Amino acid sequence: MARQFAQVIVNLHHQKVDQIYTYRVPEGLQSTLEEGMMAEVPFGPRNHMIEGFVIGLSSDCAVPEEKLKSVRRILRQEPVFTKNNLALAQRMKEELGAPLSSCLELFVPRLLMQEEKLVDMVEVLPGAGKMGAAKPGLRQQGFLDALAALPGGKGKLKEIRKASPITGASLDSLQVQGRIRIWKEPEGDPPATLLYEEGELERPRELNEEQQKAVDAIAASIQKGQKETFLLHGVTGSGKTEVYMQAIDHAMRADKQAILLVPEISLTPQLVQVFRRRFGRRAGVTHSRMTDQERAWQWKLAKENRIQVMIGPRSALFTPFSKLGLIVLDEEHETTYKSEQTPRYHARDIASAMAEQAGCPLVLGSATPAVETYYRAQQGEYTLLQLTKRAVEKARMPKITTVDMRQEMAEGNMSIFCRRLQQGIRERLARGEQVILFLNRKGHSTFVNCRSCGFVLKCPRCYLPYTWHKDTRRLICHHCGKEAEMVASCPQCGSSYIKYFGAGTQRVEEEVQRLFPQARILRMDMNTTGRKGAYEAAYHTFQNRDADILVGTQMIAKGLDFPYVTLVGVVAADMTLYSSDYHSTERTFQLLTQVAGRAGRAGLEGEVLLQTYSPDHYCIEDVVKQDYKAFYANEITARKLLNCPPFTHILQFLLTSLQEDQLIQCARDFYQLLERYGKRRGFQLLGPSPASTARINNVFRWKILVKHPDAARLTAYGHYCQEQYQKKNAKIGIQMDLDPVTMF
DNA sequence: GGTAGATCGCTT
DNA sequence: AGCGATCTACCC
Repeated sequence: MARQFAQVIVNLHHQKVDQIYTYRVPEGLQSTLEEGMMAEVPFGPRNHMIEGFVIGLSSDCAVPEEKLKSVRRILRQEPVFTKNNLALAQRMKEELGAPLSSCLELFVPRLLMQEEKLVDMVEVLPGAGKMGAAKPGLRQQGFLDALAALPGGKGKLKEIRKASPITGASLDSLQVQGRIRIWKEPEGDPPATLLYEEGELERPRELNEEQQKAVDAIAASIQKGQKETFLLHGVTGSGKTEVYMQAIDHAMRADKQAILLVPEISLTPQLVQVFRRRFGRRAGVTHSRMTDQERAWQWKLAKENRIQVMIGPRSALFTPFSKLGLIVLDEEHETTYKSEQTPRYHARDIASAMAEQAGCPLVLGSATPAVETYYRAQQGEYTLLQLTKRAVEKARMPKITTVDMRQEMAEGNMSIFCRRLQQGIRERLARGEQVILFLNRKGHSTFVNCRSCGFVLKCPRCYLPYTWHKDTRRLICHHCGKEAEMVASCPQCGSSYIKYFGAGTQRVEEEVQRLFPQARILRMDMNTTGRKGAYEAAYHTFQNRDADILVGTQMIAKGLDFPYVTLVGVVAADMTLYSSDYHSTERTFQLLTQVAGRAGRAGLEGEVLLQTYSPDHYCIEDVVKQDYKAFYANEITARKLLNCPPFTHILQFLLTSLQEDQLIQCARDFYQLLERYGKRRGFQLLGPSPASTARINNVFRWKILVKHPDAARLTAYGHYCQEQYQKKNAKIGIQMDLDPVTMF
C-alpha cells in the first residue's frame, strides 16, 4: 500500500508550531522516505522551506486534502532517529513541557543540523535508466548517464553539475520521478584526531572482593537483558573506574555497547587515556572542545558499530547505539547532569528510560550520592553496591577538624582566619608543603547570622534562611517570598554582632598576603581564570610548586590532584549551608567531602580545617565523621519535614521582564491564575519572590514554585497555566523548570 | 518564528 | 476616508 502521507514535526523551536503537520509524499519519494528521516517541507503562507522530522508515514490523512502541501526532498541519506528515540522524545515533551522538535534534535549531531557545513550528494536510483530517454530531456539524460558512470552511481552534486549542467527545476523533476536521490552529508573523511595509534591494550586489573561482587552483579544483569538500576556507593579512591571498565568489558563480550557518562568537569585527559589503553579504538569520546565535525564522525562510527563504548558528558547519552548493554553515570550527584537549556532534562532520567527500552542495567556511581538516589536504593528500587575500602594502599583519609568561629571571636580574634589555621599555614610554609584555602561562595545570596552565637535568621514559614537585600535593606525569603525587617540585635543572644555573610576570594587573598608576606599566593576563581588557558596555567604553576598557597572557589574542589598539599582550610564552611535552596545542605556535604579529599593525596598526611559558626549542624558533623549514611539519615528527615524531593516534585517558573513594576504585577497575576486552576487539586504554591539574582543584564527576574508529588501532572498543569496566561499577556517571559538543580 | 488579515487610532 | 501601528490567528 502506498504511504502517500507524511506526519512531520517542523524544526522551529516554538510551542506555537509544536504539532504534527501532514504532507503529501511525491510518488518518486514514496519508496525512499522513511520514518526518522529529515525532510524539507514548505511552511507558512510564503512557503518557506524548512526542516522537518518525519515521525510517521500513512496511507490515509486526517486533514482536508486541499490544505496539503508536498514534501520537497529528503535531507539526509539515512534516518536520524529510531522509533525508540521518538517514544523517548515524546515522553520528554510531556514531562518537561518542551517542544517535540527540540527533544528530537538531541538525537542529531549539531553538524547534521547545519546546512552550510554539509555538502549535497546525489545518487542514481535503481530502475532509473530503464525508463528510456524519450520522456526526459537531453540534459537530464546526460546528467543521469554521468551519474551512472560514477562508482556506486553517486557523487557530489556540485561536481557532477559542473561536468553535466542541469537546471534546478530539472533536478527537482528527476527527484520527484524517483530517478535520483539528493541528500546532504558532512564533507571529507574522519578527522585524524579520531584515528589515533592503537598500541598494546592493557589487561584488566585485579579486583578486591567488593569490586568483584559489584562487577558480578552488573554482569549478571547484562546477561539477563533486563533493566536494573545499581547504585555503586564507593568512597573516593575505592576503584569505581575499574568496576566500570570491567562491567563495560562484559557488555562488549556479549556483543553489546555501553555509554559512560561523566560530569564535564572531571572529563580529564587521564580518564580518556585509561579507557583508550584498555579498549583501544572501540572507545569513543565526546567533550566540549571537540569540533562539530569530529562529533558527527563519532556519531557515524557509533551507528556503524565501529565504536562500542562512548564516554562523555550528558550529550553522550544520545549516541546512536543499536545494541545498548550498559549505561554508567559516574558522579551521579553532579548538577551538570541537568541541562540548563530546553529541554531541561536530567541525564539520570533519560538514562533510566533508555535502559528500560534497551533492557539493560544502569549503574549510578558516587561517593556522595544524591539524596533522591540513595532514597530509591533504600526503598529497594535500586540495588545498592558498596565499596568501603580504598583500592590504593598508601593513600589515607585526611584528618578533618572543625574550628568554632564564635569562640575565636569571643577570644578576641577578629581575623577571617582562626589561629589554628594561621599556625597550620606557617608550619606548611616552613616545611615547603602546600596549602589550599577554599571559599565556597556560590551565587550571591547572603544570609544573616550572629557572630556571637551563630544564630541564623530564618523564614518562620519555610524554615529556610532569609536573604539579605542590600538595596532595600530588607530580608526576603526566596522560597515563599515573605519579607521582614532587618534586626538590630540577635533574637537569641542579644548580641549586636549580627550581620550578613560575605567575604570574597580577593579579600581572603589580601588577608593571607598581609599575614604571610613571604608566601607565594595564587588565586583561582571565575575572575582570574576567565581567559582561555588561564586555568591550565594556574594549575601548572601550583603543580610545579611555584606557589605555596592556592586560594579558590568551587572550581578547585573537583578532581585536582596535588601531592604536596597537606593542609586544606575551608574559610567559611557555612557559606553554602544557609541559602534558601533546599539542596544547600546536600551540596555543602558533597562539596566539603570533595574538598577534604584534596589533602594528603600521596603518602603525606593530610589535614582539613573547617571554619564554621555551626559546628553542631549535622552536615558539618557528618563531614567530619566522613559518614555519608549518617548524613543521609539526617537529611531525609529534613526533606520529609519540608515536603521536598524525593517526597514531592518542584516546578519552578522563572519570570523575566525589562520593567520591574510590570514584572511584579504580572507575577502576582500569574500566581492568581495558578491558584485558580490548582489550589484545590493539591498543587502547593510558593511565591512569587525575587530570584536570587534578581537582575541580570537589566532583565528583572522573579520566580514562583509549585509542589506536587506527580511529576507528569505537575508539568501538564504548569504548561496549561502558562499557555492560558500567555494567551492574554505576552509581556513577560516565562520559563518552566521541573526539579531545578539550582533554585534561582 | 513569520505572515496576513483584522482592528485600532490618529490624520486630513 | 486614508494609512501606519498593533493585535490575533494560523501555519499541514
